Amino acid sequence: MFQKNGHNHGRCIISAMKIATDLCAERGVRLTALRSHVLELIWQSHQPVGAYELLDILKSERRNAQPPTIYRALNFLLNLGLIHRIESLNAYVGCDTPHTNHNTQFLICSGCGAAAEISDVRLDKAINALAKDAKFSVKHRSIEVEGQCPNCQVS
Amino acid sequence: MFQKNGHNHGRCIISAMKIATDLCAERGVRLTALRSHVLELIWQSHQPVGAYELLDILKSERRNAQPPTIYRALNFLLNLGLIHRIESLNAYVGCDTPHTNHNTQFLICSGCGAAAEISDVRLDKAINALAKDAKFSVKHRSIEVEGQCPNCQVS
DNA sequence: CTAGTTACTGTTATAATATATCAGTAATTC
DNA sequence: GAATTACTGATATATTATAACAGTAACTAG
Repeated sequence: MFQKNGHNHGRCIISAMKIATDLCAERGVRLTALRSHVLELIWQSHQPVGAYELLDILKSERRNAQPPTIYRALNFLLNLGLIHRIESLNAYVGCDTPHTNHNTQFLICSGCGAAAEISDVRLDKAINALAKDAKFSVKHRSIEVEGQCPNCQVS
Repeated sequence: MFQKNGHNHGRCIISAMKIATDLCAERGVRLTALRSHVLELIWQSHQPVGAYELLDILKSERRNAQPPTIYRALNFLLNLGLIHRIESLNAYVGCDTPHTNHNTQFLICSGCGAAAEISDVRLDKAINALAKDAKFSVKHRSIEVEGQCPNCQVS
């Protein structure tokens, strides 16, 4: 769901980082300084952010950062489910429920750019039903809905 | 829905081109030789095809074709709904129902690469419902489901 | 603890997708 | 037939992503 305009975003970041640390410990994989840093950068907002945008910020601290630097970190985080890729934007956004096996959907606001991750069971069931009708075996879903979030709607 | 393996694809092409001609006439826009040609190329199969792949084919006939050549034609066709863009593939596929105001979904086979356009009302309703819950006003949907089509499933 | 191995990062180059801009040509309109 | 609008040509460049190889850090077995 979309965050309220003045929400305490610091908490979102702290929580996300703790979830990531725990998940990596649990899985026995290394959340290196670089990966951790990239994840923090992604979590600076609820707006999906592009790889090169991240790279530019990263460069101000690691001036030798190159595209592979960022893409490796992104792929690591994607594989763990700590971030999602928004296909229609070529951008990346944090996920605060990486542990749950989520068939999620995104509502993307064209006003403020924020993306809300939804996990709607009705929708998921509808997809399963239509796939069954088509005798199609589902592997991956990319459900992205663009429009205006409550904060950005002019009434 | 997915086409059967040995279907008469010539008919798909002829039908699509007629639909396009009619639609352009109705809208008073010009289906120029270039645009018509690009549409035909897209309709050579039910597999979404990339812009540069189209460009390469186009070049064998118009050797001065450049990226803008193909992107202009694609944008024209997209605006009319004669083709769709598959975001998760950066590729384009023909639409045989451009006149209907369609909130469609795509089933994309990772085996053969074919994309089936579905217009499932349950799914559409589910999206409307979840958007309403989130007080989100929907403008555009991108629903892309990847998996195996009936023809490609190993049983 | 140290040699061997695996995982991670640095670095350079390049691939793949898409758009901006200005000039010229064809079609439509008045 | 002149003016306007729409379309195409042509060059340049922006944006997103990956390949490949070298070097370094971390882990693992003995």
